[in-house]
Amino acid sequence: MTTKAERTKQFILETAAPIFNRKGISGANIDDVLDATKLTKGCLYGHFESKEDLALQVVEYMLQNNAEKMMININRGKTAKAKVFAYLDYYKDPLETHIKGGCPVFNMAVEADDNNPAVKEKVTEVLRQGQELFVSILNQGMKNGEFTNKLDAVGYAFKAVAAVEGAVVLCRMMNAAKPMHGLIKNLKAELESYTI
Amino acid sequence: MTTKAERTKQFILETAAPIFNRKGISGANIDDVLDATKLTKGCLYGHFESKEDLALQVVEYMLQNNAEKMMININRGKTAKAKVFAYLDYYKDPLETHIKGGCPVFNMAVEADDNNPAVKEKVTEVLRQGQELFVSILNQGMKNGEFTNKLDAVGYAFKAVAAVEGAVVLCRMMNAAKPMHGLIKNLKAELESYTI
DNA sequence: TTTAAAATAAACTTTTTAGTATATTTTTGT
DNA sequence: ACAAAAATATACTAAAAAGTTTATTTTAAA
Repeated sequence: MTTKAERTKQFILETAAPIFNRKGISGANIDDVLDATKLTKGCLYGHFESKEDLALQVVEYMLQNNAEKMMININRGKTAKAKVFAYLDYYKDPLETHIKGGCPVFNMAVEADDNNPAVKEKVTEVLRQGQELFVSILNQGMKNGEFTNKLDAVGYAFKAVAAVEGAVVLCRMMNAAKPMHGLIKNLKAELESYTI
Repeated sequence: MTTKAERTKQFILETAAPIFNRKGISGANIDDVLDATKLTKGCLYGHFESKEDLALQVVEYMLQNNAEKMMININRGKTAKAKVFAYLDYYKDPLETHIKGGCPVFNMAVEADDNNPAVKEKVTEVLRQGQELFVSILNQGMKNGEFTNKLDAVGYAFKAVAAVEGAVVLCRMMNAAKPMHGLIKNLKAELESYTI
């Protein structure tokens, strides 16, 4: 079983995640986290060395949490096409994201770039792996005859990720999910045009 | 002619822009701006009421500056297709953006969402106008016979903007411009498939 | 059930950053 | 050349946020 300390630390990470995701690392402050957790400074600093330490672990938590949820969705799909569709559908509700405040990968990417090398490294690695997975699914689909070999796996994967991530931000600005739904439909249709 | 005060204020805005674009509003601080401008506090606070005031005016400057440069590019295109291509080409160098630190519209969008209603409003308005312009160019192209009326103007415009903005962030994370070049080629090819 | 671990309470210090005040110097436009 | 405007220098105050300390209380695991 997990110890109390481990559970408390996890609770802090889960509670702090939406705060950091919304306000950003430099915008979030320790008192926000204390208010939200109803814990005391002594307790928090018993689990984390500093705000920087907390921030980095919150980022790690968010990225891992995001990847896990994504994987569960993707793995439900049996065909390559179903897996890609599941990836796209993961973004269908940009106003109510899994961790509140938009996509944590993207939010952290924007802030960490030029600013926070440690966080940037984590984000870059997640993006690299995501891209790799996406491409491998498409290649698998070509190998097993789902898609024609006219499909540019790398190009489609990059476009899909960029579009869907960009669309989260645009939709949140416009306070509307419909453009995202149209985009997902469009990306699905494009992939479908390569099915055999 | 402009007065010294006006020139100094403009100089502050121009110098502060990349600082705010890179570090974000909450990450940037007044001393960063003073260091970069080599001005004194007394001088800076003679031109701006507060950090908040400075931040908002920096945002306004960045958005306007961005829109102007974009318009110059677009207006060089004579046909609808050329205008759209010019829009896409504007993003061809994601590692060296017009204002250092990535696309200011997107950077500010990510930070302002959930955080800074005044900035969010400005960003939303810029995005709305940009989208509107893009759609009107495509519609014009359909009216004058450049594109077939199978083209979904709203859908294509949204996808192109989302993809290209998302790609700026992804490319900056990966420290590579090539994926963007592939994306632009792909989006151009898609539009081209609707030419008559 | 008791003892070690975890969390609290509350009052701190420290650091960072924003913002002010004012006398002095420099610059600019007329 | 000179008066007004702009900027400097310097030394502040204020506020916010990070981080520390320690005695006390609560809680959980052996």
